[in-house]
Amino acid sequence: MKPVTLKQIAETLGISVTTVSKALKDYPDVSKKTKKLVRELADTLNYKPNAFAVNLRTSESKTIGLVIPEVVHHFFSSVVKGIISQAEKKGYLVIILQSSESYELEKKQIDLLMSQRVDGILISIANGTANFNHINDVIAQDKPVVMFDKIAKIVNCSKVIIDDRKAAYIATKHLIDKGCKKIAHFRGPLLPQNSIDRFLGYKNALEEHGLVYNPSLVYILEDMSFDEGVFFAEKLLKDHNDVDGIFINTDLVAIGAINAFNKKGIKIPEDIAIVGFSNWFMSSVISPTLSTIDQPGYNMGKTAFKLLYKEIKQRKKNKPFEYKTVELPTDLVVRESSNK
Amino acid sequence: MKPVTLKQIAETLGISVTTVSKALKDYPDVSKKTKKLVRELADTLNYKPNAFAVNLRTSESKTIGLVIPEVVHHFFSSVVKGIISQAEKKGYLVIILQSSESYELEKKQIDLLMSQRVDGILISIANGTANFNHINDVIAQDKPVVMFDKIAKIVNCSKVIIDDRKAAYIATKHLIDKGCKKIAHFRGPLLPQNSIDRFLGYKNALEEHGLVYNPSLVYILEDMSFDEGVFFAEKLLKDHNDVDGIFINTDLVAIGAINAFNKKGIKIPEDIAIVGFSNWFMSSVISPTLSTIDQPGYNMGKTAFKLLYKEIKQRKKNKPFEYKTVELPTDLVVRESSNK
DNA sequence: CTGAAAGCGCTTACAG
DNA sequence: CTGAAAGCGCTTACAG
Repeated sequence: MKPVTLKQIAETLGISVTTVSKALKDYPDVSKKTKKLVRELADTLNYKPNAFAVNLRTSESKTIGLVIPEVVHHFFSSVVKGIISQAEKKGYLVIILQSSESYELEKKQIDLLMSQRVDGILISIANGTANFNHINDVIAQDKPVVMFDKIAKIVNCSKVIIDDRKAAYIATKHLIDKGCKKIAHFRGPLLPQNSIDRFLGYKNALEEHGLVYNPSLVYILEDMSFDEGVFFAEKLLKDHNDVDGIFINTDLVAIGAINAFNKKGIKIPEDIAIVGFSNWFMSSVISPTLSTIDQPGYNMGKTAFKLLYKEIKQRKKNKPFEYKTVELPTDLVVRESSNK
Repeated sequence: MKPVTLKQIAETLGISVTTVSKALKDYPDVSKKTKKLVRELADTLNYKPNAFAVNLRTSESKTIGLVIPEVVHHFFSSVVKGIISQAEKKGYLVIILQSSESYELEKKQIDLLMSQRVDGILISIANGTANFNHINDVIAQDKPVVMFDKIAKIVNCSKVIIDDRKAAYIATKHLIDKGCKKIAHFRGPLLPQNSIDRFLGYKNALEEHGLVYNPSLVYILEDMSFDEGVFFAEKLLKDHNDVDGIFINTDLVAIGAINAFNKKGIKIPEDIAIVGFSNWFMSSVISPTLSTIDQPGYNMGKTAFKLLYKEIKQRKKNKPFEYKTVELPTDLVVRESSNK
């Protein structure tokens, strides 16, 4: 059963394809009578325009691409939800690709999206990405790009971010306010901007509150997993058994650390207070519950799509367009792990 | 900067579009010399075929649609990951849409995908879906459909499932083996096949092991959330304070119940033993850790895509095709919540 | 080995 | 108010 075409409708009604097309698109220069006839027949035949032909004519696919480091991830899945809910409202579909934190894969995914001629790309960059030519190439081809969360300052495009440095500062200051004197930090890899910024916020908070910044208290993690949390928590106990607080880059790692401490009989928050980052759902149900920085994933997804949509529209009309960087607010959520 | 076309390459080299097209596709009837010239120029110009034109000619989009009830969900995001990893290998892109457990939305999403002319659809149906015309319509248009996890037995297409009934039976029998005498069940809504099957497995296990099946011990949940877990755990305590085991349809709900019991000072597993379903990551890190049925999300996604891919290929070649139902194995994972 | 031509199904500037 | 025609960028059957 082949799909119905404009031609078939035109032949059935004995009118031209042009008129059928115009009638369905409600052009003002088609008589009401003709419009009615065309629409009724289109309805009964369940006519759906052939997207391929429409795309080819209009050079628009009404599809956007999304590249994220990891799909099975509370924060990113919240972002995905925000994006697709907003995209649907505007009639856009979303193709999702995963970079697995690899630069090579990220490059490949973007290539795939460009070949598919998506109308724009949303991206949160991989930890492994240090070179941004692949993204600049997309921008150079006048294809709208919006970066979110894991961005590159050096790339010239719209962005949606949080103030990682400030949020990390607040998290660390909270530990200081609770009386912690020797605070460690589990940070992310060296490249990503947000792990740099969170580290700087931590360092600043220490220095501004009379605590010594001690590099040996900063642990650099690779894949930000639960297992790494366990591993570095145990290592920290060996290295510095007098630490009384930790600010951890990501909730999942913090949850690993909590597990390790629970097993070793370390009391949280009495012996060691902990603050995580991101506010994964899990953090509110583990024991003890984890204090953390709430990061608005859903809202970030919505905002990123809106920026992209605006750019697509403006460019289509050849109107002037300015890149914007939207900063979303974060919140310190105090729970048991730091509430002493 | 407009993308390069075959025509431009042809004009630059002073040959025909036909030959350029054939050269790039490695047709045997083009001379090696011409092929080399064409390829080199295509490379330097970074030629990418216009997907819209290719789609229109070949009636293929190399894109598939995926409809799931919920994106922010450990099980479904694992499935998504399995699907996109497999799809990428075969050169397919995946458009993801969320039904939010609503029949109306699910219908709309499928419509969107059909309008976009995807090459096939993967779907896990919404709790609210009782009528399957929207899916049968897709199948009637010769568009491949594969259902996974939340399937409809009545729909004639390929499926990827687990044996929910057997898994639930094993979970319940495990509680019986541990000495539980009065076992409650938190089940899902009435429509979905898997909540029916899990209930039947529970009931069977009781009956085959000399325990009385008591309908008042079965609670019907709506949205399978953490909050519902809390609510029904508290209700259960009021209704039946002598219950000593619960088999719960989904881990997230079980985690809510554990939280409620922890707060009330009920000891798990001593007072009440609990087994969940799905093996969310969270279940291994809460306290007590949750016994559960491991449900292979990633593998389910991979398998579903493979079935879809095969069907797409076979149909394209007009070769005979048979619907298959693949059943994936599950595992009982015993943890603290039932280990007495 | 090469190329002219038709056609996929639309949209839209233009003529009447 | 209606329609003939061009064209989006490919692919492929066919002719030479």
